[in-house]
Amino acid sequence: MRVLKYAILGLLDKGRLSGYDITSKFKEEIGHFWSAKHSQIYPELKKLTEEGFVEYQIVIQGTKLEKKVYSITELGKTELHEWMNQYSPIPETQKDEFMLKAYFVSSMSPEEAKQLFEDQLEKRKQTVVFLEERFQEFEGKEEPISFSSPDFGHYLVLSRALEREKSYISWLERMIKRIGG
Amino acid sequence: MRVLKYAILGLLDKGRLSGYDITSKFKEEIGHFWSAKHSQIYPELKKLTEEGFVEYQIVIQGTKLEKKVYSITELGKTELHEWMNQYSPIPETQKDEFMLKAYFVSSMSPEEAKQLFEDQLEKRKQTVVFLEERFQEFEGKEEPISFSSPDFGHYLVLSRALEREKSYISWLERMIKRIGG
DNA sequence: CAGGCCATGTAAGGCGTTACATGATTAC
DNA sequence: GTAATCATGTAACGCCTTACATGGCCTG
Repeated sequence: MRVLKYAILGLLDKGRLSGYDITSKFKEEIGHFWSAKHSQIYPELKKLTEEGFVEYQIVIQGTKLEKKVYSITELGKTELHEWMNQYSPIPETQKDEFMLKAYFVSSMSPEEAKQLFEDQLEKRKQTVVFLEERFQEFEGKEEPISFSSPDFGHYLVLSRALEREKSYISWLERMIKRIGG
Repeated sequence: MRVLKYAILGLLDKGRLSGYDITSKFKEEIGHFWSAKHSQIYPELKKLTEEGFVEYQIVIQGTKLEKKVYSITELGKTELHEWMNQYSPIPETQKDEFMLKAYFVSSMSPEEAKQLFEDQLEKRKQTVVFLEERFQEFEGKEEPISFSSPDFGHYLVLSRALEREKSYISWLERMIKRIGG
């Protein structure tokens, strides 16, 4: 599948980036849905260069520090576009360790179960606070953001991340009531 | 982390199972949130046996076929319980290839984007149809299912899977309107 | 001048999938 | 008898994380 390959191509299609920059991007909004460590990114960039999907220029930062600034090639753009237009099946499994514990809830007392669920609720609520702050950026506008905006992708991931958490919270709250405990 | 270890211990805590049975379980309801292939399960069972968390008896199926039926040991129960009561942080990244594409939507025409989103919507709707069928089992009852029911874990995963899909669908529908196309 | 950040790489090991390999049982 | 399912294992390979390793830059 090599999804990281396409993640990098997609990021470079938005603009020129170093390996370090790509690492940083995965700590920002897209990190809610895909990420990788620098130890995986640098070898992948090397491979993509060999394959001709990206190329780089060395830029000197300060007086000595060498930085490789990557850009996507025409070949890379074609490759990215092909992947973007290829509809893949929804994976049957979306791993969630908390839900695995939930499935085994009968091995716990109601008190323990309640605490487990309350902890998860608390953490999800904190995430929502953080996400809602970021989301402000898009809410204040007179004109709602449109497809043609360069920030539309950013809007999509933030709004989805928010909705995902809110749905989780609403479910947790209903289930906590059922547990009693 | 060794989550598969705990997944297997949790399943065996509900009852005696062969490696094949465990593989089957991961194709059923818990498979929405955790799964593994038999090629990963058999070595893990071997390791868990060596560690003393599980033990097995050989059962003859038919006249020749040897089956290893595993059960959890007291040591295994302690280990499981420890994991169940250990609250872990929510992983920052919950990988979703479709959302990665969504983030790169500006590399597409509105028509292409709309088709990508419509395809995703269609697939998620099909999942909901399937999940709702399974969920019938719990809806018809006079008494709503309670924590003490042995099926409560089953109920939790099904209701969460359903809600997760419904939330995704509602978001997709709103975003499709925004795309226009 | 020190601490945090920028910047790039490699190595070891665990996790996970696909493929290879084999054979028995059951239901039609 | 034959196809689907039951049943268990190993091998190869790719993905991913943690740790090892190094050094420059910038701000206070």
